[in-house]
This record gives sequence, structure tokens and C-alpha cells, in this order.
Amino acid sequence: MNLRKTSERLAVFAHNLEVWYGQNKRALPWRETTDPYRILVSETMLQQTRVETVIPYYHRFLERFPDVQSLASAAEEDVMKIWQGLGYYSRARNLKRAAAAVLADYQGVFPNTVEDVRALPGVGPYTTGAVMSIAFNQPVAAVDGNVLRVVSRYLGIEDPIDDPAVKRVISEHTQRAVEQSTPRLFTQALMELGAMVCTPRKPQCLTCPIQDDCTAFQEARVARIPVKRPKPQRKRLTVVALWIEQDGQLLVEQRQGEGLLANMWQLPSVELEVDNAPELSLQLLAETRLQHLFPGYTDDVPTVVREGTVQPQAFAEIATAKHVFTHLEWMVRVLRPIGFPVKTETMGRTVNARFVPISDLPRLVWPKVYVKILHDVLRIDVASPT
DNA sequence: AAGCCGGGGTA
DNA sequence: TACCCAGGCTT
Repeated sequence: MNLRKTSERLAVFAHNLEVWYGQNKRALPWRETTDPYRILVSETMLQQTRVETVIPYYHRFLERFPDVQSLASAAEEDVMKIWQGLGYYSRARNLKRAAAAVLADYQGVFPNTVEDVRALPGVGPYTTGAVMSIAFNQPVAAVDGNVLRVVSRYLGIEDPIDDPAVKRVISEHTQRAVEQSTPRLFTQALMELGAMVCTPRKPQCLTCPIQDDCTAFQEARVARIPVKRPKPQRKRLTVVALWIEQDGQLLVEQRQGEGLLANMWQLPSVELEVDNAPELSLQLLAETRLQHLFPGYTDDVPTVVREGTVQPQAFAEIATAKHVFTHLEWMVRVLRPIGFPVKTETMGRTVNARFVPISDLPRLVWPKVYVKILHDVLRIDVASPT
């Protein structure tokens, strides 16, 4: 096919999508604005996250941080508290950093070039394309999971879309198409088609606006496209968590500042490989953790193993919760000491734990699994500040 | 190129 | 269970 015909085909492709979009688009909150800040907020929240999940967070976030200035000057903890439960928390920190960069480097005026937008923290190739096309109506392709699926089917590509080389081919095709389009409409139309028609399972090909030109449909290969590489198995961990409650206060600890659930709060805990988690080990680990938290307190703790014999349980399991992350799986088992007091004044100075009044727990930022545990045990909701 | 980083909905 | 979702960052 010569260049002119290719160009015409892409123009028709884009036009058909845009017409369909105009007639079928859902009313979504971020479709009522072209404010680049609001588009960035929505696109960041939508990374690896479903539309229905994002909507309430989007409203709450913009009510609290309506513009670049308010987010840039906010305390990170306040941003995190709004983000709590949405996951991938580095997104929230990067979004705040991006707002600070817009304020510091661009005097609060949102940058409108590919290079400047791409340089903002948390903004990758997809989000760059989304902001450039949706907010600024510039022809920059935004290739997300939807687009990879739609275009791989449209072109009949059966190579794995996880492969960067394959993704590059699809991005180049999408880029040529967006250059023949109204970018603001085209980008959203492509994703809307992926969400509503060209779905992973049971795609609605009979109502698809590009059915006639879709290679996978014409060749009856829709069901096996897109191809993805198998993902590695998740690591399974047991988490032994301590429940130390005294005088209306609960002992809680803050996680490290980097990595999984950075800076968030949890019960004092120890992780171990699930294969090494027989009942006795859990008791021993709970005891070890308790003695680390309260050094010099050893004599009062009834040791689980004494003089070679197993003692009656020193801890009772008062709650369990399973939580699945992308790359690992937690089985949290909450243990409470039985029949012995805890002397708070013996707590070690170096431990990252402290007693917090139960009524203040909702002020802290909690991973979802601990929101569930605290609700199960105390019947309180720590997800929203009171 | 591969691993890390949350949480929820669906078949 | 397993898959997938409006991905980005780090090594």
C-alpha cells in the first residue's frame, strides 16, 4: 500500500472512531475539563486502576487540591490520606512533586510541550500522550493497555504486547493515526472503544465502528489477540502481627520510607516465607518481636519454648487477613499475648513504633489489609479521618 | 529486560 | 484460582 493510501486509511480509522465516540462516550468527570492539571490527576489515578474505582477519589482529591498551587503546598501526609486505598502510592508522591515542579520551574503555568510534560515526576510515555492530546489537543499518541489491545487486534499482531519492540510498532501506528485526527477526541475514543467494545473477554465486534477494517475480526482471530507473556508466580509470605492494646491505646509502627507501602502504618510485625511458618514458629517470632520492642522485659514474657519443652501458647490469634499484591501475597495473622501485661515504659528507643489512642488511628495512613483488620477487631473505620 | 509497586472486579 | 486494569520507576 502506498503512502497516500496508508494515510487515508488511518484518517478513516480515526474519523470512524471519533464519530462513534461522539455518539457513545460515557459521561466521566474528567471529560468535563481540559485543564491539564485535572487531566494529569485523572490520568495518574487511572494508571492500572479501573474507572469506577477512580471516580470517587478524583472528586475528593480535586475538592481538597483544586489546583497546582494547593497540591504543591500540601503536606505529603494529607495527600497520602486522600490517596489511601487507591494503591501504587508512589503515584501520589510523584503527583505532588509534579505540582511542585510546575510551580517552581514554570511559574505555575502547566508546560505544554512533550519534553517538559514527560520530564514531570510520575509521567511516562502514556501519560505524556494523554495530557498532550486531551488537555492540549496535540497529536501525541497515548498507548495504554486498551490501545495495545485494540491496535494489536486491528493489525492482527500475535506477538506478545509485553515485548517493547511490539509495543513500539503499535505506538508508531497509533502516532500516525493521531496525526490524522482530532487528538483530543481520538485518544479518548480509542480507549473508550477498548473499555466498552474491544474488551479483553467477549468483545462486542458486531457493534464495533472499525469492524470492516479490523484484521483480527476479518480473519476470526479476535479471541487469541492480544498475546501476553506469562507472569512469574507471586511470592507467598506470612506476616505475624502483634496486637498490643493498653488503656485505650494500640501499639502501631510506621513502615520504612521506601519500597512496599512506604511510610504507611501497620501493626508491629515480622514477615516470613510461608513454607517456614508452622504454628510454633509464629509464636516464637511473636515473642522475639515483642522482646525487641520491649527490651529488658524478657523475664515477664512466658517463653514459648523453655528448657526444651513447648509451653502452652503465649499468644492467641485474634484475626487473620489475606492480601494479594501484584507480585506477592500476604497472610496476616494477628497475635495477642495471653495472660501477661505489657509495660509500656520499657519500649526501646530505636524501634519505629508507638502507642496511639484508638480514637486517633484514623489520622494515620493505613494499607487496605490493616483497614480490614482494625475493622474486624475494633469495629472502627480508619480509612477516613474523623 | 526484568522486577517492583496496590487494590479491586470478574469469569 | 487467574486475569486484567487509562503505567512508571529502578536496576
